[in-house]
Amino acid sequence: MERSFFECAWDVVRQIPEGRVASYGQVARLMGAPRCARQVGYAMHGSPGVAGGVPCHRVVFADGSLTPGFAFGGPDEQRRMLEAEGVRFLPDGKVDMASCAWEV
DNA sequence: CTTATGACTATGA
DNA sequence: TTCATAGCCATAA
Repeated sequence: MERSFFECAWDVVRQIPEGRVASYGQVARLMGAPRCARQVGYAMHGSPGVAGGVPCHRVVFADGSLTPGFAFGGPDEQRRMLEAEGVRFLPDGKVDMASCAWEV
């Protein structure tokens, strides 16, 4: 099994527990590439999806914002998915990373 | 080999 | 506060 950058990113995202969210930079850092947040996002774009074991909906921006435009059916759908897992949201429409940020 | 692109982040106005 | 720009680096062509 070759571990391409993408597959490595998926592996890290796969370790995100339910009810938690991680930023792209966080995932990138865990895979040993703290400067490759963009590549992580690009990896999510090519990810097999939740059915493939990659809960890309748990990956958000460093400030807690959701993916604008490129979500499964809109940021609204992604927000709903996270809420279903127990993730809290702020009035700003961002994830409450203060309590739901993934702790390593 | 080089160029272009991008689901990011940090900084500045 | 929000908006715009620069820097970053892997992948594809």
